Amino acid sequence: MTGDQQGFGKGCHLHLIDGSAFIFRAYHALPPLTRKSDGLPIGAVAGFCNMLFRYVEGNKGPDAPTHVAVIFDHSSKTFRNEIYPAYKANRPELPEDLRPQFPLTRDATRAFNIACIETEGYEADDIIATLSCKARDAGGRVTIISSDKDLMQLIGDGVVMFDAMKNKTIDRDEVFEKFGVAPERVVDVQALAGDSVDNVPGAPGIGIKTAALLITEYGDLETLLDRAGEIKQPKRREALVNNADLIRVSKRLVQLDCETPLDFSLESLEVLAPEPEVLLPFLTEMEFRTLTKRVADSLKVAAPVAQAAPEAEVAAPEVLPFEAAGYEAVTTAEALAEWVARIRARGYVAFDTETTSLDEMRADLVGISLAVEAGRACYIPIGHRAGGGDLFASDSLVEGQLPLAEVLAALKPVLEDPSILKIGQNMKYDAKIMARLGVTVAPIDDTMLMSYAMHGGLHNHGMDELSERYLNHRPIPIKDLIGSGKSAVTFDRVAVADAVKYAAEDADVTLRLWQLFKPRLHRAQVTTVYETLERPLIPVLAEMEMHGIQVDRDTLSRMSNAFAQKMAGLEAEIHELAGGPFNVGSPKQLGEILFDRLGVPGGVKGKTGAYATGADVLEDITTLEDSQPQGARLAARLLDWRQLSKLKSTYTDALQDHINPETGRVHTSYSIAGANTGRLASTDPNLQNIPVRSEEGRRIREAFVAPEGRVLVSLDYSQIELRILAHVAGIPALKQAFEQGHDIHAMTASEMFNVPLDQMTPEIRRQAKAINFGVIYGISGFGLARNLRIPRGEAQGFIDRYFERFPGIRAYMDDTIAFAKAHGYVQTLFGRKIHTPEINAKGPGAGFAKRAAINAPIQGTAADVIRRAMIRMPQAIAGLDAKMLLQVHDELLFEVAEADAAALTQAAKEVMEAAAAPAVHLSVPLTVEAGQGQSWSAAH
DNA sequence: CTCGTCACG
DNA sequence: GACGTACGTGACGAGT
Repeated sequence: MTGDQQGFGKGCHLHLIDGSAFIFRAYHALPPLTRKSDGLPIGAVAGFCNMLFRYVEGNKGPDAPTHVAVIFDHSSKTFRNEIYPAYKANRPELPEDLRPQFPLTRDATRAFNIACIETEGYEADDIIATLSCKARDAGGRVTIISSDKDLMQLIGDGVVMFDAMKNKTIDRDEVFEKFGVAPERVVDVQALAGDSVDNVPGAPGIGIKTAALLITEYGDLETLLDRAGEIKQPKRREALVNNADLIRVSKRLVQLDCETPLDFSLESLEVLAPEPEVLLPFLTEMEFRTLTKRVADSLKVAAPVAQAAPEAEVAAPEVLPFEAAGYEAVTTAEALAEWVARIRARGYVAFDTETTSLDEMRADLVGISLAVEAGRACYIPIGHRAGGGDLFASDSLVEGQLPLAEVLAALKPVLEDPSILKIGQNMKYDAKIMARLGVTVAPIDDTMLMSYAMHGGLHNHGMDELSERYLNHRPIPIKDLIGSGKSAVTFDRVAVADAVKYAAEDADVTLRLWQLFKPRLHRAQVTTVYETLERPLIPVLAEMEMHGIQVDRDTLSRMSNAFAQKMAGLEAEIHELAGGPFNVGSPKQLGEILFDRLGVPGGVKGKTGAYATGADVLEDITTLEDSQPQGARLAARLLDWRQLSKLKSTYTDALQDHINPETGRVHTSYSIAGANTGRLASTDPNLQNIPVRSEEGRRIREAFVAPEGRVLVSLDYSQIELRILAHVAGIPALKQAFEQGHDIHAMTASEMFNVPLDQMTPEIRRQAKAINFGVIYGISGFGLARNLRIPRGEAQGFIDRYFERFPGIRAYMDDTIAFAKAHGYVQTLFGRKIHTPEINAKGPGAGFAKRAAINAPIQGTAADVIRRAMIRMPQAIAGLDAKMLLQVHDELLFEVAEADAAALTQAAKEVMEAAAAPAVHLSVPLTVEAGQGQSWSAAH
């Protein structure tokens, strides 16, 4: 549109891309990829190229830019360091695998035929500022592609920002929302508020909110500083009066330079189409196969043939397209025999089942899909039934399917053959389905768990997500076949032709993921984790889940009725107190009644505009007996009602529905790859959160029972996370206390408060206990204060004293955060990696990430320990009439014949206490406490 | 389908 | 008195 235009001027639209932001985002969004041929770190370059390509593709419309440039930081030393040496001084070191990628991102930019700009001694932000001023003055429009708040000062007439991550334009309104002032005054606010990330000092105690207030009141920074003496609040006044010079320096630090020298003209930034003969060779050299192909498609030229990679087989899945033509239905004995032969010849097979339910204990097999090479897969329909719900929908099987017995007879030898590897995505599911048909699937690999071992913390590990991420392919959604919500049908009602496309594709995707992941496991150094902590858990958990636990329906039912009665009474009382009926279960209605109608003070509205009415809020209200007797009583009744409501709806009612009609027992399902830290998660139902803390709730455990002649045995690790903390942080006093079997919380209290153990009070011990737990969670003064309901300053004092007394804890925390910042992950003692992609983010996200990073190695190591115990357990108790039923993070629950109870307790205890060895030698002992009884309540 | 709430370690 | 804050989960009912 500007081909006939000579200079840069009216009608032109300049895009300025913040290159560094692209690089860092790319680096943290992707796993640490390396170039296959020589191991060169390439992840950031790959992400950068993908982003540039997406940018180019996305900017072809009517509002396309006429000019564009990517701007980079040249070096970390700039004129700002002369003004203030500490500027950006506390920036963490660059990850070592990132720096060598910087020159490649410049090459990539040029390869896309986009101007690539950097200037010695200036930050990218200054060049962006200079260019955008020039372009605007010339009458053009400017879009800055970045979300960096430091650039927001440039926004104004003709200049906007665009946050490519959120796909959102940032204009004056957004700036006002963020800084409370117009873009012209942003530097004034930043100068006052400072910036801890860039080490801009600002005025102590003044944040953005206060700064915006002051600037709005006084007009601008200079006026404010001149008249600072008039400020009423003494702290603010002093902060400004005493730091005027520092604030002026801060302003020079945040003020972008619009006069950086440029050795090129705006015209030279004209948008040019990428030249295939430049771009494609670059991408090929980087060995970005998928991107090369996509770019070639977009440029409508043939993709260059990649250099023969040493691992040609691994390269295959990324190149082959997904096509239904490669998928077939197997409906004859001959075809099935052929597939069996193919599997035997290959030595491995991707395997997937289709069933009528997500609940493996109720699901019926509908079909099986297999794949032995990328792009070629089959589906064996077995249990498809006629009709989609019409009047004549019969239960009769669709014609032309092989009988189940025949399919099993042909496949069982393969599925059980120790020389043939069976590959699945979430194999526990398929293994359970097959186990119920008498087939033990082994040996196995599981792509979900491979991904979990490599990418834990980066993303989830469901097949659709993995396929999109790593194969650039979006599989057919199951919704397309069975619908969703109320109108959903079961898979057996899906037409065979449709099922073939869907199911064969799943096996195909699984196989390709495996081909991709298998060699990467090793490079990511998580093979041991996968092979010792993930994969062997599959049969162990499958066994536990299938066995289930006996739950007494009558007990639950009686409790439900009792709860219902009590709730009805409370409800009447609550309505009386409220002055009318309302939905007691609605936090919204409750908040309005408490704070608006009854006038209880202190109502706080959350971001959705509703009052917070959580238990802590209601508890505070119950103490207002003098000023708000009605509100206090209402809050007290409500707390009681809520407790009963929770117990009834989530436990006594819902658990009854989970009793399997065939087995009469409750079968949970554990997700191995659900929790980031390595913990298991229990679903449908969740048996890891059965009440125990309150007396009323604990009675629910009376319904979990052992059958006649058997007992439940519960074994739980004592203080396992604190012991691990004592080990990893190397705290002699804690270790000694554990070795001598002392009360760890009392010991901590004694050390901290200088109280002899024999004079310990429960209150002091309680505080020390809260601090001990706080440390594991990445303690903060605020959090501890809220937990203990003490003033913040006091809580901070506790923490300071704790760190003073146990300096190793501080060091552990600092080291862990530094490690996470440098590597993007933290590790358990057993080598499990937990990625922390947010750790280098700005804003409040970083705080979360830091605390999670501190907690993850501790919680994760404990999770690894009990996993190891569980994996060894079947062997250890093989001779006993005993079954492991449940895991609750630090507890294992067994059902055992009365005669074997003592032997089981001893054997299982030994396994648990020795579970860390030999891989890790803990410098603290692990101890296990045991209990037994007819019910879980009695065993605990 | 998201939010607030609350059950567990 | 910058922000918002203990870590990790799953299930429920209400309200959009």
